[in-house]
Amino acid sequence: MSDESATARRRRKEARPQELLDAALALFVEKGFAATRAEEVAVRAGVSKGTLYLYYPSKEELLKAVIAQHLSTQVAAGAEAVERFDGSCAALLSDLLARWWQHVLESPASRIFQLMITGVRDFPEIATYYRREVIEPATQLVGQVVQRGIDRGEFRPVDVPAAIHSLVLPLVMLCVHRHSMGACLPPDTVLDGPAFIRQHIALVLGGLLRRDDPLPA
Amino acid sequence: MSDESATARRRRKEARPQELLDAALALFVEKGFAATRAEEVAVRAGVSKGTLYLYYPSKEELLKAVIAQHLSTQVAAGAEAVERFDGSCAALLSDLLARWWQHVLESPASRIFQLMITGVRDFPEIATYYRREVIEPATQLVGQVVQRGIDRGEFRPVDVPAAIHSLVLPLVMLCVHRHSMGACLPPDTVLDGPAFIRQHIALVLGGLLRRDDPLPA
Amino acid sequence: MSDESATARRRRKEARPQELLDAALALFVEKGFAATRAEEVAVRAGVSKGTLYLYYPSKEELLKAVIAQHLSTQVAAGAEAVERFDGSCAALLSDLLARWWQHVLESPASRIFQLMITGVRDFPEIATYYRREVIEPATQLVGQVVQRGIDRGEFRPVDVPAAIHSLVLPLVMLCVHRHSMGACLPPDTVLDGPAFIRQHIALVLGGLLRRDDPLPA
Amino acid sequence: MSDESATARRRRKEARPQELLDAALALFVEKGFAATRAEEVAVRAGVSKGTLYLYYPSKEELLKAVIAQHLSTQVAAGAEAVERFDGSCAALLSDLLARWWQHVLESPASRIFQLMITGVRDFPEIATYYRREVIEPATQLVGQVVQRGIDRGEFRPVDVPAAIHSLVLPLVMLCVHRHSMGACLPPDTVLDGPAFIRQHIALVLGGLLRRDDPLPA
DNA sequence: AATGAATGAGGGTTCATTCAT
DNA sequence: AATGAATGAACCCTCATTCAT
Repeated sequence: MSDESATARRRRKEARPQELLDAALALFVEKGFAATRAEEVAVRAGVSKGTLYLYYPSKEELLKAVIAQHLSTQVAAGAEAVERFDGSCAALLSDLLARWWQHVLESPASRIFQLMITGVRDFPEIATYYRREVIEPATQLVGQVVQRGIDRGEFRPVDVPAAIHSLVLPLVMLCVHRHSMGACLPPDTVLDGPAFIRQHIALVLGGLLRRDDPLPA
Repeated sequence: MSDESATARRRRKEARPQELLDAALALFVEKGFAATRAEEVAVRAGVSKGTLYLYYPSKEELLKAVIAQHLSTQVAAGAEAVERFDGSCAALLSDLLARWWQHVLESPASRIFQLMITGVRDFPEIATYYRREVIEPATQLVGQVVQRGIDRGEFRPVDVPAAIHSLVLPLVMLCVHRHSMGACLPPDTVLDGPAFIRQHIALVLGGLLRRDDPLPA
Repeated sequence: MSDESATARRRRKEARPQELLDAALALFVEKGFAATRAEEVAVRAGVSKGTLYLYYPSKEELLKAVIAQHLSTQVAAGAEAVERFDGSCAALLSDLLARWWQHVLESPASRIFQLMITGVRDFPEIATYYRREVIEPATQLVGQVVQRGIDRGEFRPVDVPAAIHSLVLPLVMLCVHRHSMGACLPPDTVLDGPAFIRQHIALVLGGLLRRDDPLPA
Repeated sequence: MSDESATARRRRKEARPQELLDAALALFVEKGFAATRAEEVAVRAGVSKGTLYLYYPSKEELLKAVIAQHLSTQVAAGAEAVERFDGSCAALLSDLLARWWQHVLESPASRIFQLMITGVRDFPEIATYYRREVIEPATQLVGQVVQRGIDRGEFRPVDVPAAIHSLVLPLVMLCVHRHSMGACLPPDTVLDGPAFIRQHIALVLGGLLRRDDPLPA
């Protein structure tokens, strides 16, 4: 009996950090960082205010942990997809970006982007982390496909870094916009995410492909 | 003599709002809205805390005024340029976007974009204002040129709203990025603004133009 | 011409204090002392904030002046009435109190009582003034009539000061109540002033008169 | 041991609201509501500013709680006395009022009346509360005894509501006066409370009793 | 490990009063 | 005498963090 409760307790203890992160994510996403009070996070996680500080030394650290967790997981999947894919680079790029962003847009990660952008200035370590864990791998991934397309003669010999940004930034901005300005607009005026993603990719691919090649379906 | 003084005084009074806006802009740009104390703004403008409240009824209204001033002026110039221009739509679009964003990027307006996006959620009126005064006119302007290009057979019959976003969002994001993540990166790793602007426009124009037309210089 | 305007100006200057007192009275009556801003008084009097301070050195002094003016005038009339009257003491008392309080209740003086009671603690000089100018003369007047009634065998030999208070305090309280609690009640639940005054006087006179005398009409 | 401490702590927590109310009462009584700073109340209660706000959400709510506590308890006792009493209505009324007001006059409740009257305009909810919890029950109680006296032929058929006011308002006013004007007068000139209460009651009872009945002792 | 009562620094805002013009 | 722009002291309240239990 005391064994069982000791185990249960240990399990609970081990689960605590994750429960707190989940609570924090939910509240940060809903109300923003500044407007979320430390106690609210604790209550949502089913513990007391003091306990929160047992696991995270400050509200800032909590934000950093939330961001870290949610952005780290996003990149690996993409890398794998690139590995496996054997069609045209245009199709790969299209697939890669569409899948990824559709997913991000539907998940809390999209608000996390916005929180990042809202908050990094105050927490420069986050920027470093984010750069290393997210921006660089993702940039490299997309750059790799673009470069491969150029090498194969599929794409025109464009400036690769600029192409990456032209491809990716509107999608980032779509996320950010949705959670800042978009949150203040009547719902029907907000950009249709999936449609925009498709059209955007098509348009930029149009600029990327050699002029005499056909556009991919 | 008393006339002279009275005049000087009136001039001072008339200059106050602008002096306060300038001080606020500088501090908001430097430290962000939340981290800037009302009194700091006043001191920077060379007046006392009370005087600030003589001209702006709250810190929030001050932010709104800063935003209003810096964003409102940006749109008119563009409209005029479109009016005057008589070359190809591609050249017009290219010129329009390049000029505008190069200018924005060099001015505090770029940080203002970022403040907007950071802060609108807390001040929904700003969103309304911004939408009416900036987004809608600018969107319409770009849309008009894209549509004209399609009508003239210069551009492919793309989805106009999506094209607008593909053209503009990366430029918005460039601004935002520079003042959030970019502010935390070593200077040499930050995207070269003017170069990116040119390349981005070229790339998207490539997707916009009929495939059998030559790209503009 | 310059003569005329000099005269007009002097007239205006002489009228200023009264104009300011009137404005202050109106606002204090309407909003209370604390809630009335110095500038409001000035504006209502048609002058600037600075001018107010030219005539009264502080907001407190202004209140004192308002109270002084409005309470001083109330007593003289009563004294005269007592002088002239030649009927029964009961009739005199009844007439005196009814007339006076009906008048007070309809005038701003009733709110001034309430302001006094609300505010004296903060301005002890007012208490002294009020006591000397209002309470003592009025008390003496009523006491004189009661004593005369006792001397003439019209009233029972009651304790005079207590009788004075029993007669007068409910009427004071009526005023005070009307402007404190009464201001928060639905209008139809507020005590009917004139009726209460009559009934109250009748009731207390009933206690004052010798038991074998008839009540006055 | 830890049990003991926990208990002590809980006791302390449970005692806090009362300690704060006592501190607030003392200070409000001494300096008035507006002149008392929230922090002073906290310090007087031996806690920090923040702790005050842990128990009462605003200074205004604190005042309301003080008023509520001190006025609510006053009425029940009276009702009981009426229930038990079996002598004449005159004696009951006399006993009821004398006991009650003597008590009130000696307790902080008397200043609370004055605070009410000073402050209700700013806090209309207090008026509602006060009316429901104090005025109406007390009015009804006194009215009931007066009516019973009339029904039994002990009293003359007077207007009951007016009689209630004639009986009660001087006593209310006595309280109010003591803490406003009275606080500014030399102590020896202040009305002798208990004596006035007795004489006032005797006088008004004299007006209430049938003219051919003897006055109660 | 967990609690939750207590803390107190911090900042926005108001407004009576002053004083240069 | 009159103005009204400027001042700055005063005060309420919030909330991240601590620590005794």
